[in-house]
Amino acid sequence: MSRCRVLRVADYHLGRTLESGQAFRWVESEERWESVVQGRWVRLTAEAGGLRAEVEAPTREWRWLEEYLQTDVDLSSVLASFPHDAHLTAAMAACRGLRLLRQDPWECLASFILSSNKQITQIRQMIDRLCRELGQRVTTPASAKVRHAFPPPEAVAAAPLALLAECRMGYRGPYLKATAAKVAGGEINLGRLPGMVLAEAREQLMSLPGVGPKVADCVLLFSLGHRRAFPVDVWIQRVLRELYFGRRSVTPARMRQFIEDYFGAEAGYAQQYLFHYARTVLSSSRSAQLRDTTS
DNA sequence: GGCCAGGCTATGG
DNA sequence: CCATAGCATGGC
Repeated sequence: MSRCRVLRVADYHLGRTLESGQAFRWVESEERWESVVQGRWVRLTAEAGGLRAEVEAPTREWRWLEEYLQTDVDLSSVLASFPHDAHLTAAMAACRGLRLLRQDPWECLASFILSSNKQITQIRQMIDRLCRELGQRVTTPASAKVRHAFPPPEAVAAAPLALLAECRMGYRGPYLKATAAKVAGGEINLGRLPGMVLAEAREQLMSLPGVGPKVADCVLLFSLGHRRAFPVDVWIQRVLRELYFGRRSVTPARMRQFIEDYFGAEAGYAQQYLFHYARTVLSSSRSAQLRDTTS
């Protein structure tokens, strides 16, 4: 039993991974990252040869955290599977150490229902309020901030809509509550989706209120192990149109076809690299250009 | 103050 | 199939 463990892994960038818009509850302070995983408070620090993990309740088992962080994924072979083009090469250089997590499916589903048409900072706020209102408090070190677990579907399904509105969810509140009721009532079993073919799992998710193609793909990729899932949001549309379609307008069907044909078995990873690349390198160089041409 | 955000649903071509 | 309005909220 121990409160601390070093997870051996190479090429793991905590900041890029935990703040890349796939998970929303990590808080950084002085290069240390804190969150709640599987109902347990966790703190992570980068260390030579791996990641140092601290928990508050002593544990003998660390598989849950290795699974969440995907420390046994060989990143170099993932990147080697990408198609060889200049854009992905640049994205790989800019995103070194960026990983995909494997999150809890319900938390991931609920989080991305809330994500629609919202900035990442606002998504974090909604989720934080939801957890404070409905999640169980978890034990933390005396020095750490108070933290709550992500509330289970039963708790969200039972919550009054007014309470969800107080979490500033807007029109997403009713979607979240209705989906929570379906999950809690067993109308959909998230645990069965990893074993299904991608198209079928996607279809099942899209039967839920507030879940369209983008949200479904995020859940498939970030929590259900479907590594060919490729979430297409406004950033990805922008970057694909710029880099692969010569800035011409593209219909959704054509873009979807290109994605399926081009990116290969680790398409989801390629998507995350392009997403992060678009939001950091490309958007900053674009605004620099704008400043140059307008001054 | 206006534009836009890791979109979805409903409706009309 | 495609395009678009409407949605609730607030960061920038």
